[in-house]
Amino acid sequence: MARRAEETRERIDRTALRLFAEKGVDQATINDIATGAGIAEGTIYRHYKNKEELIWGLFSSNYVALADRLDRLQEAETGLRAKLEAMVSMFCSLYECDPAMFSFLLLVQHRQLPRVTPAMPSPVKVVREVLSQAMERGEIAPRDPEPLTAIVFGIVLQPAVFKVYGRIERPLTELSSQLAEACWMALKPTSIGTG
Amino acid sequence: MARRAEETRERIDRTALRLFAEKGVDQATINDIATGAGIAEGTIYRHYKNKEELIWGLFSSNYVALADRLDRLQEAETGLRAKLEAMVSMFCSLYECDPAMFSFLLLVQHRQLPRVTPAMPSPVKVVREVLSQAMERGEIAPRDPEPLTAIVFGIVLQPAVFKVYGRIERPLTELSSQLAEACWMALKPTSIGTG
Amino acid sequence: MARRAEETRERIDRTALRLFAEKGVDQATINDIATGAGIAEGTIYRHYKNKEELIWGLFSSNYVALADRLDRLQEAETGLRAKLEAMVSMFCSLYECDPAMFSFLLLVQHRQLPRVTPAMPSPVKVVREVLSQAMERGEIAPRDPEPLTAIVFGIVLQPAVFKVYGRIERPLTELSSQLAEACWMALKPTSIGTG
Amino acid sequence: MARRAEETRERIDRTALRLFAEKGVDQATINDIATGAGIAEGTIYRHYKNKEELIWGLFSSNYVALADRLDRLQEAETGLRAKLEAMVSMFCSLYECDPAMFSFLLLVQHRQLPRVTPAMPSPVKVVREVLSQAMERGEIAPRDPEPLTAIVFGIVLQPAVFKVYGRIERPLTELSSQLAEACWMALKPTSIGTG
DNA sequence: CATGAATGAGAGTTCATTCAT
DNA sequence: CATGAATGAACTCTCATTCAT
Repeated sequence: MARRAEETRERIDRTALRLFAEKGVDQATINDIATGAGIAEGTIYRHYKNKEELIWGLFSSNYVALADRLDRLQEAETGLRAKLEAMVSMFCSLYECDPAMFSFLLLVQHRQLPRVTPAMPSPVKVVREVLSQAMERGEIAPRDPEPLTAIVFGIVLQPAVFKVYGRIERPLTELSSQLAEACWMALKPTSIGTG
Repeated sequence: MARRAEETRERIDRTALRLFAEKGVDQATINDIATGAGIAEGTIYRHYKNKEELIWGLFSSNYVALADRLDRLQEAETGLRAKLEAMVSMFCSLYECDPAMFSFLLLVQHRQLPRVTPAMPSPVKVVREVLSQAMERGEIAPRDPEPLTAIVFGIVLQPAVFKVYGRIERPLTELSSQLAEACWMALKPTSIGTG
Repeated sequence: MARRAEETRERIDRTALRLFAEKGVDQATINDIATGAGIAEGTIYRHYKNKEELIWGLFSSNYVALADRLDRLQEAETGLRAKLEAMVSMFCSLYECDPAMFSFLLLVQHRQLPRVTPAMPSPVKVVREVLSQAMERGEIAPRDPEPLTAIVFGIVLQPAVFKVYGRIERPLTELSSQLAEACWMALKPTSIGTG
Repeated sequence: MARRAEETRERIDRTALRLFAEKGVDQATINDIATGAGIAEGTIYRHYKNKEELIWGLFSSNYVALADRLDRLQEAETGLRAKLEAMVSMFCSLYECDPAMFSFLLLVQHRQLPRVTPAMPSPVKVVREVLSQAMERGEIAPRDPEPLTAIVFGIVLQPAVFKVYGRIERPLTELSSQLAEACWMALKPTSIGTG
C-alpha cells in the first residue's frame, strides 16, 4: 500500500522534472504532469501541497544531492587541479546521464535560490570551499573567493547551456578536460610567483 | 500626434522591461505594465500585437543593440587581449548602468533564443568571430570556437548572476579586468608554443 | 467486534459535531473529521452513506432527543408559567453543558428543517402544544399559536446566539429566570381579564 | 462607460443577493451568479476581488443601511413604546418588500459578524442604545442591556425565520403590532413600581 | 470493519485579449 | 490613438467518494 504511493510519487517526480525542463515551469500544467504520469490531477495534491512545493521538492532534493556528490568527489582528491577535474567531469557526465534534471536545475534556479537556506548543502558552497582551501594551502593567490566561484561555475554551466540550445553538438563529456583546464588557468592568473 | 504615440510606446517599453526583470515575464501581467506606465490596458495592443511580441520586441532590439556595440568595440581594438578587455568592460558597465535590461536579457534568453535567426546580429556571433579571427591570426590555438565562446560568456555572465542574487557585493566594474584576465588565460591553454 | 464499531461511531459523531459547530458544516471536511477522530477517511463511509447523512443523523437524533426532554419536562409541571420555566431552564443549562451541540443545532437548522417530517417529535411542536393547551385552559387568550411559538423561541435562542458571539458574557443559566419571565410577559398581553 | 459598469455591478449585486438567499452562500457558485446576471464569470472579478468580498460587500452595505434606517426611525419617535413600534414595523415591512435581502442577512450574519468593527453602525447597537436611554429616562428598570437587546431581536427575528420556512403564512406586517407589544411587555417585568 | 491511495467533477480565480465608445 | 469594461479559456486546487487490500 505504501509501496504503491511511493511508486506514484516517483512517477510524478519523473514526469514533472521532464515536463518542467521541456516546457518551463509555468508552461507545464498540473494537468500535463498528471496525464504524463498516467494519474489523476488530484493525486498530485496527495503528494505535494501545491505546485510550488512540487517544484521546490524537485529542486531542493536534486540540488542537495548534487552538492553532496560534489563534496564527496573533491574530498577524494588531493590538490585543486585534481579536485576541479573530478567535479567538472561529474558535471559533464551528469548532463549526459540526466539532461532533464540538468536543464531543470538550470531553469528554476532563479526562482528557487531565494528559498535555499544558508544551512543547506549547495554546489556553490562546495566549490567556494574548495577554492578557499586552495588559497590557504597556497595553491592559488588569496582573493575574494566569490568571483572565482562564479568564474568556475560560468565556465562549466555556459557550455551546458550552449549544449541545451544545440550550439554545441559534441557530448559535454568530451569537453570535460578542456573545461577543467580552462578553470585551472582562469584561477591561476595573479598567483604567479605563488606556486 | 505621432509624438504622443512615441512617448506612450517608450513608457510601455521602459515599464515592461523593468517589471519583466523584477518579477519575471510570466509573473508581470499586462495590467501591471499598463498600471505602471499610467495607461490603459488596451493601449498596449495599439503598439504590440500581443504580449509575446512585446517581449520579443524588447529582447530583440536590446539584443541586437548589444551585439552592435560589442562589434564596434572589438573593431576598434587590435589583438585578442585588447578586444576581450573592451568587451568585458562594456558588459560590466552595462550591468551598472542598466541592471534591469541586463537582468531582462539574462532572464528571457531561454525563451527568445529560438526565435533569433542566423542573419541577426548577436553577441554570441560577435564573440565567436573575434575568437575565430584570433585563431586565424595565430593568437590562440585553432580549435572548435563554440566551446571557447561558451567559456567566455560563462566567465562574464555568471558573476553578473551572482551579483543579481547578492552573492557578489562589489560593483561588477571593479571586477572587469579580473574577468578579462580570466578569459584570456582560459583561452590560452593549448596554445603553448603556438604564439 | 460490534463494541469496536460502536466506539468508532461515537468518535465520529463526537468529532463531527464539534467540528461542524466550530467551523460550519461546509467548512469541516470529511478529512478534518477523520483526522480529529483518529481514523481513516474511508471508515466514516462504513457508518454513514455520505456526508449529508452524517449531518442529518447528528441533527435528527439530537433534535428529537431535545424534543423528548422538553416534553417530559413540561409534562411534569402544571400551568404555563411552570412549564415555561422548566423548558427555558433546560435550554440554558443545555447550552452550558454542551455548547457544541447547541451551536450545531442552531447552525444547521436552516438546512435540515426541510427534512423534518410532521411525524417527528420536534421542540417547536412541543412548545406550540404547550401554548395551545394553555389557551384551552384559558391561561392565555386564544390566538394563532404559531407567532407565539416563534416569540418564545426567539426570546430563548437569540440570547444564546449573543452568547456564542461573545456579546453576552455571563452564563446563560444566570439569565434563565429572566428569559422565562420575558416569555411569560410576552405571552400575556391580550390575555387581560383572563387570568 | 462608467454608467455601464455601474449597471453591471447592480446586476451582480441583485443576482448574488437573490441566489445567496435562495441556495446559501456556499451553494451559490460564481458561475450561477454570472449566468443569472447575464455576464461572464470574469466580469464579477472586475467588481469584487473575490467571492468573500462580494459577500462582505453585500452584507456590510445592507447591514449598515439597515442600522441607519433604524436609527432615523427611533430618533423620530419619543418614548420607548413608540420607538419599538417604529422599529418593529420597519423590520416587518422590510421583510415583505425585500425578503431576499432579509434572508440573506439572516443567513450570512454568522459568517460576517466577526468582520463588523465596533465603529460600524449596526442594528444591534441602535437597539441597545434605545434600551439604554429608556433606562436612563426611567422608562424601564436599569439592567444589563445586552440580554434585553437579544430578547428584542429574538422576538422580531424568530417570527421572520418561521415565515421563511412557511410555518407562518400571514404577512409579517400583520403581526407587527403584536410583536411590538410582545417586546414592550418582555422589557417591563422588573420595572414594576418604576414607571 | 478498517484502511488510505486514488479519483475527478467542479469550484474559485487569473489574465491576455477584444471592441464599442 | 486611447480607453476600460467585458470576456472566457485555462489554470490551480479542493474534497466527497470509491475500492482494492
